[in-house]
Amino acid sequence: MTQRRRGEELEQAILDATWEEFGEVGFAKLTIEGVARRAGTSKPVIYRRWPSMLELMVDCATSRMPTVDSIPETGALREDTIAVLKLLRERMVMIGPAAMHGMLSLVSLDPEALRVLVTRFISHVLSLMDTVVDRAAARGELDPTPLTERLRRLPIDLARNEFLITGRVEDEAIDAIVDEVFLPALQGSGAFATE
Amino acid sequence: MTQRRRGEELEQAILDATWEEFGEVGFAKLTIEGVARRAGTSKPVIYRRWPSMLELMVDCATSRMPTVDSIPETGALREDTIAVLKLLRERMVMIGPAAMHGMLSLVSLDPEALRVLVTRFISHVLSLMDTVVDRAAARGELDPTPLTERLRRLPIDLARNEFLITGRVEDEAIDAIVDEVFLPALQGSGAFATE
DNA sequence: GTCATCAAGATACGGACCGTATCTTGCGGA
DNA sequence: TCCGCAAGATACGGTCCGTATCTTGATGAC
Repeated sequence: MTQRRRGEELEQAILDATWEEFGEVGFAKLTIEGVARRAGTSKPVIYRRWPSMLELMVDCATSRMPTVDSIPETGALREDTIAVLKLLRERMVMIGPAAMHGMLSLVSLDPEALRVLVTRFISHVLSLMDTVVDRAAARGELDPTPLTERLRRLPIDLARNEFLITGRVEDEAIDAIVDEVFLPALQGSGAFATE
Repeated sequence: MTQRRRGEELEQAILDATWEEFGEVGFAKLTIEGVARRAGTSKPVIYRRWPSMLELMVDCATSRMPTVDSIPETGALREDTIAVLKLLRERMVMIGPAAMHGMLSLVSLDPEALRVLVTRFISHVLSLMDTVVDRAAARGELDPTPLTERLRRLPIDLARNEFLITGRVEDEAIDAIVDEVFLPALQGSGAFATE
Protein backbone atom coordinates (compact mmCIF):
# COMPACT_ATOMS: atom_id res chain seq x y z
CA MET A 1 0.00 0.00 0.00
CA THR A 2 1.64 3.14 -1.20
CA GLN A 3 0.99 6.70 -0.11
CA ARG A 4 -2.72 7.30 0.04
CA ARG A 5 -3.91 10.04 -2.30
CA ARG A 6 -6.68 12.47 -1.51
CA GLY A 7 -8.75 15.26 -2.97
CA GLU A 8 -7.39 17.05 -5.99
CA GLU A 9 -4.47 14.73 -6.49
CA LEU A 10 -6.64 11.64 -6.43
CA GLU A 11 -9.19 13.22 -8.70
CA GLN A 12 -6.54 14.08 -11.25
CA ALA A 13 -5.15 10.56 -11.11
CA ILE A 14 -8.59 9.17 -11.88
CA LEU A 15 -9.06 11.55 -14.81
CA ASP A 16 -5.62 10.56 -16.11
CA ALA A 17 -6.47 6.89 -15.79
CA THR A 18 -9.76 7.47 -17.56
CA TRP A 19 -8.01 9.09 -20.47
CA GLU A 20 -5.41 6.34 -20.72
CA GLU A 21 -8.00 3.61 -20.48
CA PHE A 22 -10.10 5.39 -23.06
CA GLY A 23 -7.18 5.57 -25.44
CA GLU A 24 -6.42 1.91 -24.97
CA VAL A 25 -9.75 0.12 -24.97
CA GLY A 26 -11.97 2.72 -26.61
CA PHE A 27 -15.18 4.21 -25.43
CA ALA A 28 -17.35 1.18 -26.01
CA LYS A 29 -15.29 -0.95 -23.62
CA LEU A 30 -14.62 1.76 -21.12
CA THR A 31 -15.68 0.62 -17.66
CA ILE A 32 -15.62 2.05 -14.17
CA GLU A 33 -13.90 -1.05 -12.90
CA GLY A 34 -11.22 -0.75 -15.53
CA VAL A 35 -10.58 2.88 -14.70
CA ALA A 36 -10.44 2.12 -10.98
CA ARG A 37 -8.01 -0.71 -11.61
CA ARG A 38 -5.77 1.47 -13.72
CA ALA A 39 -5.92 4.37 -11.29
CA GLY A 40 -4.96 2.02 -8.48
CA THR A 41 -8.11 2.75 -6.57
CA SER A 42 -11.54 1.22 -6.26
CA LYS A 43 -15.01 1.72 -7.63
CA PRO A 44 -16.56 3.43 -4.61
CA VAL A 45 -13.95 6.17 -4.78
CA ILE A 46 -15.03 6.95 -8.32
CA TYR A 47 -18.73 6.65 -7.60
CA ARG A 48 -18.32 9.06 -4.71
CA ARG A 49 -17.29 11.71 -7.23
CA TRP A 50 -19.08 10.94 -10.47
CA PRO A 51 -22.58 9.50 -10.64
CA SER A 52 -21.87 7.62 -13.85
CA MET A 53 -19.45 7.00 -16.67
CA LEU A 54 -21.03 9.84 -18.63
CA GLU A 55 -20.07 12.58 -16.20
CA LEU A 56 -16.65 11.08 -15.71
CA MET A 57 -16.00 10.95 -19.42
CA VAL A 58 -17.32 14.46 -19.96
CA ASP A 59 -15.06 15.84 -17.23
CA CYS A 60 -12.16 13.82 -18.53
CA ALA A 61 -12.61 14.95 -22.11
CA THR A 62 -13.17 18.54 -21.08
CA SER A 63 -9.96 18.67 -19.10
CA ARG A 64 -8.02 17.32 -22.08
CA MET A 65 -9.58 19.51 -24.67
CA PRO A 66 -7.30 22.07 -26.22
CA THR A 67 -8.93 25.46 -26.03
CA VAL A 68 -7.62 28.34 -27.98
CA ASP A 69 -8.17 31.92 -26.96
CA SER A 70 -8.20 33.21 -30.45
CA ILE A 71 -7.45 32.23 -34.00
CA PRO A 72 -4.50 34.04 -35.52
CA GLU A 73 -5.93 36.59 -37.90
CA THR A 74 -4.92 35.81 -41.45
CA GLY A 75 -6.67 38.79 -42.96
CA ALA A 76 -9.12 36.75 -44.97
CA LEU A 77 -12.42 35.26 -43.92
CA ARG A 78 -11.78 32.14 -45.95
CA GLU A 79 -8.50 31.30 -44.23
CA ASP A 80 -9.76 32.23 -40.78
CA THR A 81 -12.74 29.95 -41.23
CA ILE A 82 -10.53 27.10 -42.35
CA ALA A 83 -8.40 27.63 -39.27
CA VAL A 84 -11.46 27.36 -37.03
CA LEU A 85 -12.56 24.17 -38.76
CA LYS A 86 -9.12 22.64 -38.33
CA LEU A 87 -9.20 23.39 -34.64
CA LEU A 88 -12.65 21.85 -34.43
CA ARG A 89 -11.38 18.79 -36.25
CA GLU A 90 -8.47 18.48 -33.88
CA ARG A 91 -10.82 18.52 -30.93
CA MET A 92 -13.18 15.98 -32.46
CA VAL A 93 -10.39 13.63 -33.47
CA MET A 94 -9.08 13.64 -29.90
CA ILE A 95 -12.40 12.38 -28.66
CA GLY A 96 -13.11 10.11 -31.58
CA PRO A 97 -16.43 9.40 -33.24
CA ALA A 98 -17.41 6.55 -30.93
CA ALA A 99 -17.03 8.62 -27.79
CA MET A 100 -18.79 11.57 -29.35
CA HIS A 101 -21.72 9.41 -30.28
CA GLY A 102 -21.58 7.75 -26.91
CA MET A 103 -21.77 10.99 -25.02
CA LEU A 104 -24.44 12.42 -27.29
CA SER A 105 -26.40 9.21 -27.00
CA LEU A 106 -26.29 9.16 -23.23
CA VAL A 107 -27.26 12.79 -23.16
CA SER A 108 -29.94 12.84 -25.80
CA LEU A 109 -32.72 12.08 -23.33
CA ASP A 110 -31.73 14.61 -20.70
CA PRO A 111 -32.09 18.24 -21.83
CA GLU A 112 -30.08 19.58 -18.92
CA ALA A 113 -27.17 17.24 -19.55
CA LEU A 114 -27.38 18.15 -23.20
CA ARG A 115 -27.09 21.80 -22.32
CA VAL A 116 -23.99 21.14 -20.25
CA LEU A 117 -22.39 19.13 -23.02
CA VAL A 118 -23.11 21.78 -25.60
CA THR A 119 -21.72 24.47 -23.33
CA ARG A 120 -18.55 22.59 -22.69
CA PHE A 121 -17.82 21.29 -26.14
CA ILE A 122 -19.53 23.43 -28.69
CA SER A 123 -19.71 26.97 -27.38
CA HIS A 124 -15.99 27.50 -27.53
CA VAL A 125 -15.71 26.83 -31.24
CA LEU A 126 -18.87 28.77 -31.95
CA SER A 127 -17.47 31.83 -30.26
CA LEU A 128 -14.26 31.52 -32.23
CA MET A 129 -16.33 31.46 -35.38
CA ASP A 130 -18.18 34.53 -34.21
CA THR A 131 -14.89 36.29 -33.70
CA VAL A 132 -13.79 35.37 -37.19
CA VAL A 133 -16.95 36.78 -38.70
CA ASP A 134 -16.77 39.93 -36.60
CA ARG A 135 -13.19 40.47 -37.71
CA ALA A 136 -14.17 40.14 -41.33
CA ALA A 137 -16.89 42.67 -40.71
CA ALA A 138 -14.42 45.00 -39.01
CA ARG A 139 -12.14 44.74 -42.05
CA GLY A 140 -15.07 45.63 -44.23
CA GLU A 141 -14.83 42.22 -45.90
CA LEU A 142 -18.48 41.55 -45.29
CA ASP A 143 -21.64 43.09 -43.99
CA PRO A 144 -22.78 41.21 -40.89
CA THR A 145 -26.31 42.54 -41.00
CA PRO A 146 -27.91 39.69 -42.95
CA LEU A 147 -25.96 37.03 -41.02
CA THR A 148 -28.19 34.85 -38.92
CA GLU A 149 -26.96 32.66 -36.12
CA ARG A 150 -27.52 29.67 -38.36
CA LEU A 151 -25.42 31.09 -41.13
CA ARG A 152 -22.60 31.91 -38.76
CA ARG A 153 -22.33 28.40 -37.46
CA LEU A 154 -22.86 26.80 -40.86
CA PRO A 155 -19.27 25.66 -41.38
CA ILE A 156 -19.11 24.21 -37.89
CA ASP A 157 -22.38 22.35 -38.32
CA LEU A 158 -21.21 20.86 -41.59
CA ALA A 159 -17.81 19.83 -40.30
CA ARG A 160 -19.35 18.26 -37.23
CA ASN A 161 -21.87 16.41 -39.33
CA GLU A 162 -19.10 15.14 -41.57
CA PHE A 163 -17.25 13.81 -38.59
CA LEU A 164 -20.27 12.23 -36.93
CA ILE A 165 -21.25 10.39 -40.08
CA THR A 166 -17.94 9.42 -41.62
CA GLY A 167 -15.68 9.56 -38.60
CA ARG A 168 -13.25 11.94 -40.30
CA VAL A 169 -12.87 15.34 -41.86
CA GLU A 170 -10.41 15.53 -44.74
CA ASP A 171 -8.74 18.77 -45.73
CA GLU A 172 -10.68 18.59 -48.98
CA ALA A 173 -13.91 18.43 -47.02
CA ILE A 174 -12.98 21.55 -45.13
CA ASP A 175 -12.15 23.34 -48.35
CA ALA A 176 -15.38 22.21 -49.92
CA ILE A 177 -17.42 23.33 -46.93
CA VAL A 178 -15.94 26.78 -47.10
CA ASP A 179 -15.69 27.24 -50.86
CA GLU A 180 -18.73 25.37 -52.10
CA VAL A 181 -21.14 26.18 -49.31
CA PHE A 182 -20.19 28.80 -46.75
CA LEU A 183 -18.82 31.55 -48.96
CA PRO A 184 -21.54 31.11 -51.60
CA ALA A 185 -24.17 31.21 -48.86
CA LEU A 186 -22.75 34.48 -47.57
CA GLN A 187 -22.66 35.74 -51.12
CA GLY A 188 -26.26 34.75 -51.73
CA SER A 189 -27.32 36.34 -48.45
CA GLY A 190 -26.00 39.64 -49.60
CA ALA A 191 -23.20 39.71 -47.04
CA PHE A 192 -20.65 40.74 -49.64
CA ALA A 193 -22.51 43.89 -50.45
CA THR A 194 -19.60 45.69 -52.06
CA GLU A 195 -18.89 43.05 -54.67
CA MET B 1 -45.20 -24.97 -25.66
CA THR B 2 -47.17 -23.49 -28.44
CA GLN B 3 -46.74 -24.00 -32.15
CA ARG B 4 -43.08 -23.84 -33.03
CA ARG B 5 -42.23 -21.07 -35.50
CA ARG B 6 -39.60 -21.36 -38.18
CA GLY B 7 -37.79 -19.40 -40.85
CA GLU B 8 -39.44 -16.26 -42.13
CA GLU B 9 -42.21 -16.26 -39.56
CA LEU B 10 -39.82 -16.59 -36.67
CA GLU B 11 -37.54 -13.96 -38.07
CA GLN B 12 -40.38 -11.51 -38.40
CA ALA B 13 -41.51 -12.22 -34.85
CA ILE B 14 -38.02 -11.41 -33.60
CA LEU B 15 -37.90 -8.16 -35.56
CA ASP B 16 -41.33 -7.25 -34.19
CA ALA B 17 -40.21 -8.01 -30.66
CA THR B 18 -37.07 -5.96 -31.17
CA TRP B 19 -39.10 -2.98 -32.28
CA GLU B 20 -41.51 -3.28 -29.36
CA GLU B 21 -38.73 -3.72 -26.85
CA PHE B 22 -36.90 -0.77 -28.38
CA GLY B 23 -39.99 1.38 -28.04
CA GLU B 24 -40.45 0.35 -24.44
CA VAL B 25 -37.02 0.36 -22.85
CA GLY B 26 -35.09 2.48 -25.34
CA PHE B 27 -31.92 1.73 -27.18
CA ALA B 28 -29.58 2.01 -24.23
CA LYS B 29 -31.33 -0.77 -22.34
CA LEU B 30 -32.04 -2.94 -25.32
CA THR B 31 -30.69 -6.44 -24.76
CA ILE B 32 -30.64 -9.68 -26.66
CA GLU B 33 -32.07 -11.47 -23.68
CA GLY B 34 -34.92 -9.00 -23.44
CA VAL B 35 -35.76 -9.37 -27.11
CA ALA B 36 -35.63 -13.14 -26.87
CA ARG B 37 -37.89 -13.08 -23.85
CA ARG B 38 -40.40 -10.86 -25.57
CA ALA B 39 -40.31 -12.85 -28.77
CA GLY B 40 -40.94 -16.01 -26.78
CA THR B 41 -37.75 -17.58 -27.98
CA SER B 42 -34.19 -17.87 -26.70
CA LYS B 43 -30.85 -16.22 -27.23
CA PRO B 44 -29.25 -18.85 -29.45
CA VAL B 45 -32.07 -18.49 -31.96
CA ILE B 46 -31.24 -14.82 -32.30
CA TYR B 47 -27.50 -15.32 -32.33
CA ARG B 48 -27.92 -17.88 -35.10
CA ARG B 49 -29.27 -15.09 -37.30
CA TRP B 50 -27.61 -11.88 -36.17
CA PRO B 51 -24.04 -11.66 -34.95
CA SER B 52 -24.81 -8.80 -32.58
CA MET B 53 -27.35 -6.26 -31.44
CA LEU B 54 -26.07 -3.85 -34.05
CA GLU B 55 -27.08 -5.93 -37.04
CA LEU B 56 -30.36 -6.84 -35.43
CA MET B 57 -31.20 -3.23 -34.74
CA VAL B 58 -30.17 -2.14 -38.21
CA ASP B 59 -32.36 -4.78 -39.82
CA CYS B 60 -35.19 -3.97 -37.49
CA ALA B 61 -35.03 -0.25 -38.10
CA THR B 62 -34.66 -0.74 -41.83
CA SER B 63 -37.74 -2.89 -42.04
CA ARG B 64 -39.76 -0.27 -40.17
CA MET B 65 -38.48 2.69 -42.08
CA PRO B 66 -41.01 4.42 -44.27
CA THR B 67 -39.58 4.77 -47.74
CA VAL B 68 -41.19 7.01 -50.26
CA ASP B 69 -40.82 6.50 -53.97
CA SER B 70 -41.07 10.14 -54.77
CA ILE B 71 -41.92 13.46 -53.27
CA PRO B 72 -45.08 15.03 -54.69
CA GLU B 73 -43.94 17.80 -56.98
CA THR B 74 -45.08 21.15 -55.67
CA GLY B 75 -43.64 23.16 -58.51
CA ALA B 76 -41.15 25.02 -56.36
CA LEU B 77 -37.71 23.99 -55.21
CA ARG B 78 -38.26 25.53 -51.82
CA GLU B 79 -41.39 23.53 -51.04
CA ASP B 80 -40.00 20.31 -52.48
CA THR B 81 -36.91 20.64 -50.34
CA ILE B 82 -39.00 21.23 -47.24
CA ALA B 83 -40.99 18.11 -48.07
CA VAL B 84 -37.79 16.07 -48.27
CA LEU B 85 -36.60 17.43 -44.95
CA LYS B 86 -39.89 16.57 -43.29
CA LEU B 87 -39.66 13.03 -44.55
CA LEU B 88 -36.11 12.84 -43.24
CA ARG B 89 -37.29 14.14 -39.90
CA GLU B 90 -40.03 11.56 -39.74
CA ARG B 91 -37.52 8.81 -40.33
CA MET B 92 -35.10 10.13 -37.74
CA VAL B 93 -37.78 10.64 -35.11
CA MET B 94 -38.90 7.03 -35.54
CA ILE B 95 -35.45 5.84 -34.66
CA GLY B 96 -34.76 8.47 -32.06
CA PRO B 97 -31.49 10.22 -31.30
CA ALA B 98 -30.20 7.63 -28.85
CA ALA B 99 -30.55 4.78 -31.31
CA MET B 100 -29.08 6.81 -34.12
CA HIS B 101 -26.07 7.63 -32.03
CA GLY B 102 -25.92 4.07 -30.84
CA MET B 103 -25.84 2.66 -34.33
CA LEU B 104 -23.40 5.28 -35.57
CA SER B 105 -21.22 4.68 -32.57
CA LEU B 106 -21.09 0.94 -33.04
CA VAL B 107 -20.36 1.44 -36.69
CA SER B 108 -17.83 4.22 -36.50
CA LEU B 109 -14.87 1.87 -36.27
CA ASP B 110 -15.86 -0.46 -39.07
CA PRO B 111 -15.81 1.20 -42.52
CA GLU B 112 -17.72 -1.63 -44.15
CA ALA B 113 -20.52 -1.54 -41.59
CA LEU B 114 -20.57 2.21 -41.98
CA ARG B 115 -21.06 1.82 -45.70
CA VAL B 116 -23.99 -0.52 -45.15
CA LEU B 117 -25.61 1.83 -42.68
CA VAL B 118 -25.20 4.80 -44.98
CA THR B 119 -26.63 2.85 -47.89
CA ARG B 120 -29.64 1.75 -45.93
CA PHE B 121 -30.48 4.93 -44.11
CA ILE B 122 -29.04 7.86 -45.98
CA SER B 123 -29.01 7.02 -49.66
CA HIS B 124 -32.77 7.01 -49.95
CA VAL B 125 -33.21 10.55 -48.77
CA LEU B 126 -30.22 11.71 -50.77
CA SER B 127 -31.72 10.35 -53.95
CA LEU B 128 -35.01 12.07 -53.18
CA MET B 129 -33.10 15.30 -52.81
CA ASP B 130 -31.39 14.66 -56.12
CA THR B 131 -34.77 14.19 -57.74
CA VAL B 132 -35.99 17.44 -56.29
CA VAL B 133 -33.00 19.31 -57.66
CA ASP B 134 -33.27 17.64 -61.05
CA ARG B 135 -36.91 18.58 -61.23
CA ALA B 136 -36.14 22.19 -60.47
CA ALA B 137 -33.54 22.07 -63.21
CA ALA B 138 -36.05 20.57 -65.63
CA ARG B 139 -38.48 23.37 -64.81
CA GLY B 140 -35.75 25.85 -65.56
CA GLU B 141 -35.85 27.03 -61.97
CA LEU B 142 -32.13 26.55 -61.58
CA ASP B 143 -29.01 25.66 -63.46
CA PRO B 144 -27.60 22.42 -62.06
CA THR B 145 -24.15 22.94 -63.59
CA PRO B 146 -22.49 24.58 -60.58
CA LEU B 147 -24.16 22.21 -58.10
CA THR B 148 -21.69 19.99 -56.36
CA GLU B 149 -22.62 16.86 -54.49
CA ARG B 150 -22.00 18.71 -51.27
CA LEU B 151 -24.33 21.52 -52.19
CA ARG B 152 -27.07 19.09 -53.16
CA ARG B 153 -27.05 17.33 -49.86
CA LEU B 154 -26.59 20.50 -47.84
CA PRO B 155 -30.14 20.65 -46.43
CA ILE B 156 -30.01 17.00 -45.47
CA ASP B 157 -26.66 17.38 -43.76
CA LEU B 158 -27.92 20.34 -41.77
CA ALA B 159 -31.17 18.70 -40.74
CA ARG B 160 -29.36 15.56 -39.68
CA ASN B 161 -26.84 17.55 -37.71
CA GLU B 162 -29.66 19.41 -35.99
CA PHE B 163 -31.25 16.16 -34.98
CA LEU B 164 -28.04 14.52 -33.83
CA ILE B 165 -27.13 17.44 -31.61
CA THR B 166 -30.46 18.62 -30.26
CA GLY B 167 -32.55 15.50 -30.71
CA ARG B 168 -35.21 17.35 -32.68
CA VAL B 169 -35.89 19.33 -35.80
CA GLU B 170 -38.50 22.04 -35.47
CA ASP B 171 -40.44 23.35 -38.42
CA GLU B 172 -38.67 26.66 -37.93
CA ALA B 173 -35.33 24.92 -38.21
CA ILE B 174 -36.36 23.39 -41.51
CA ASP B 175 -37.48 26.77 -42.80
CA ALA B 176 -34.27 28.38 -41.65
CA ILE B 177 -32.14 25.69 -43.27
CA VAL B 178 -33.86 26.23 -46.58
CA ASP B 179 -34.32 30.00 -46.51
CA GLU B 180 -31.24 31.16 -44.66
CA VAL B 181 -28.75 28.67 -45.98
CA PHE B 182 -29.73 26.43 -48.86
CA LEU B 183 -31.38 28.90 -51.20
CA PRO B 184 -28.79 31.62 -50.56
CA ALA B 185 -26.01 29.08 -51.18
CA LEU B 186 -27.57 28.15 -54.51
CA GLN B 187 -27.92 31.82 -55.26
CA GLY B 188 -24.31 32.51 -54.40
CA SER B 189 -23.17 29.56 -56.47
CA GLY B 190 -24.76 31.04 -59.53
CA ALA B 191 -27.40 28.34 -59.77
CA PHE B 192 -30.15 30.87 -60.31
CA ALA B 193 -28.50 32.23 -63.43
CA THR B 194 -31.60 33.81 -64.89
CA GLU B 195 -32.41 35.96 -61.92
C1' DG C 1 1.92 15.43 20.46
C1' DT C 2 -2.68 13.16 20.74
C1' DC C 3 -6.73 11.93 19.11
C1' DA C 4 -11.26 12.24 16.71
C1' DT C 5 -12.92 12.33 12.25
C1' DC C 6 -13.39 11.44 7.60
C1' DA C 7 -12.37 9.66 3.33
C1' DA C 8 -9.45 6.12 0.81
C1' DG C 9 -9.28 1.77 -0.34
C1' DA C 10 -10.46 -3.27 -0.09
C1' DT C 11 -13.84 -6.58 -0.44
C1' DA C 12 -18.13 -8.71 -1.23
C1' DC C 13 -22.88 -8.73 -2.72
C1' DG C 14 -26.99 -9.66 -5.83
C1' DG C 15 -28.16 -8.80 -10.21
C1' DA C 16 -28.10 -8.33 -15.32
C1' DC C 17 -26.35 -9.54 -19.49
C1' DC C 18 -22.87 -11.32 -22.47
C1' DG C 19 -21.75 -15.06 -25.95
C1' DT C 20 -21.40 -20.08 -26.24
C1' DA C 21 -22.16 -25.04 -25.58
C1' DT C 22 -25.14 -28.76 -24.89
C1' DC C 23 -29.27 -31.23 -25.06
C1' DT C 24 -34.28 -32.30 -26.25
C1' DT C 25 -37.86 -32.14 -29.04
C1' DG C 26 -41.00 -30.78 -32.54
C1' DC C 27 -41.51 -30.01 -37.43
C1' DG C 28 -40.87 -30.76 -42.35
C1' DG C 29 -39.25 -33.14 -46.23
C1' DA C 30 -37.81 -37.40 -48.51
C1' DT D 1 -42.54 -43.48 -41.55
C1' DC D 2 -38.52 -41.87 -40.25
C1' DC D 3 -34.36 -38.86 -40.72
C1' DG D 4 -32.32 -34.59 -40.13
C1' DC D 5 -32.38 -30.04 -38.86
C1' DA D 6 -33.38 -26.14 -36.43
C1' DA D 7 -36.23 -24.32 -32.42
C1' DG D 8 -36.15 -23.81 -27.96
C1' DA D 9 -34.57 -24.69 -23.08
C1' DT D 10 -31.02 -24.61 -19.97
C1' DA D 11 -26.68 -23.83 -18.01
C1' DC D 12 -22.00 -22.09 -18.10
C1' DG D 13 -18.07 -18.87 -16.97
C1' DG D 14 -17.33 -14.38 -17.42
C1' DT D 15 -17.67 -9.19 -16.89
C1' DC D 16 -19.56 -5.30 -15.17
C1' DC D 17 -23.03 -2.86 -12.73
C1' DG D 18 -24.09 -0.03 -8.46
C1' DT D 19 -24.12 -0.44 -3.41
C1' DA D 20 -22.97 -1.74 1.34
C1' DT D 21 -19.69 -2.73 4.74
C1' DC D 22 -15.42 -2.57 7.00
C1' DT D 23 -10.59 -1.32 7.98
C1' DT D 24 -7.07 1.86 8.00
C1' DG D 25 -4.36 5.78 6.89
C1' DA D 26 -4.14 10.69 6.71
C1' DT D 27 -5.58 15.21 8.34
C1' DG D 28 -6.76 18.83 11.16
C1' DA D 29 -8.35 20.59 15.70
C1' DC D 30 -6.86 21.12 20.15
